[in-house]
Amino acid sequence: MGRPRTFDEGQAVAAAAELFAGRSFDGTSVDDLVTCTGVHRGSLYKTFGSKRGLYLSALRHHIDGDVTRVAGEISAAPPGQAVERALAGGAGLGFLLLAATERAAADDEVAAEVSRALDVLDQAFQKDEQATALALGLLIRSRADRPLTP
Amino acid sequence: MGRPRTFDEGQAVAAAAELFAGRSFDGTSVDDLVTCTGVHRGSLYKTFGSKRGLYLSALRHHIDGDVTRVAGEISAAPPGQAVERALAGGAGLGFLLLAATERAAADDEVAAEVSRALDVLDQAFQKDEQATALALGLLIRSRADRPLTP
DNA sequence: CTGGTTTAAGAACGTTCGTTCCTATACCGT
DNA sequence: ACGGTATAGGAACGAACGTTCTTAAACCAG
Repeated sequence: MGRPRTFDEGQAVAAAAELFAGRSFDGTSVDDLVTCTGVHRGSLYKTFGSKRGLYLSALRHHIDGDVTRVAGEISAAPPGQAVERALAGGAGLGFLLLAATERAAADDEVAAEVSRALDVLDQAFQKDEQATALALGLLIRSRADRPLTP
Repeated sequence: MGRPRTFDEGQAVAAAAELFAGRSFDGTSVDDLVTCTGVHRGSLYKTFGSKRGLYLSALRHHIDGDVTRVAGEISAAPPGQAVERALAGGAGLGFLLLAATERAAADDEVAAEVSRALDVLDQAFQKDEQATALALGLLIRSRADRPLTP
């Protein structure tokens, strides 16, 4: 059935998600993605169709993985400490943050995924949507290198 | 004294800030900036040095204008309603949000300005840094078209 | 009016972008 | 062993990018 792949699609998507967590969509080039995933350009386009296709795959992977995992930690936290738990694991939520602030407005499909991710977090916070917002805001602060002074 | 300018530098900076509030740095082209500011390419480079120079000028303008204004509204709000006030005027804080999430990590000077803006907001919230975080988080939600369901 | 200086206007620069194409290679079922 | 098929490996594409250069125009001081 043809020459076998030398890359794992899941690993490639995960590597792309890691890259997209640190830079904007337009700030991340296909060359960057080729280098960090190790997937050849042709194979990348064959598999994901476009840079945007890979971005969407990576975002979905991020939500189904990192975001869902953090949501689990939040749900398991004793009441009143959920936000702290979110922050502790929240270092892995950078991609969602970037997708929400930078890409959602320009891409409806991204906006839909962001909305889904926020649903997941809201559920974990028992529908306390302010808690989700607070967690995201604190995440921004930590990213901007201005963490809380406790 | 040479040929007179046909553009107002302050107006150009404000127009650039409006553009940068909606798209990432790399997602905003110099052509876009030339079109929206009405300033010729050559004059733009003569005045601001580079695209990044204009970005920094616009960010400082945003902080000294919009962010400071919102901070004033927060300070003037009755206790307990400060966050609501921040949200009401917060529609104009998109540039700060984008700078913090998308650009600060890649540009130290941007990070310094973001830090300054957070200081301004923290002061307005009487050093309640969680309130600043909550306001930013709620702003993300409203941007992602998922405002609170009150 | 003239010379000097600054901007307007736009062409042009080399580079990088996202994407496509071509060919060699490695596996499959028969 | 062989034909079919899917990938690896790069070269190549036109378009767009940020930036610079050149020339014409508009002002001021003398």
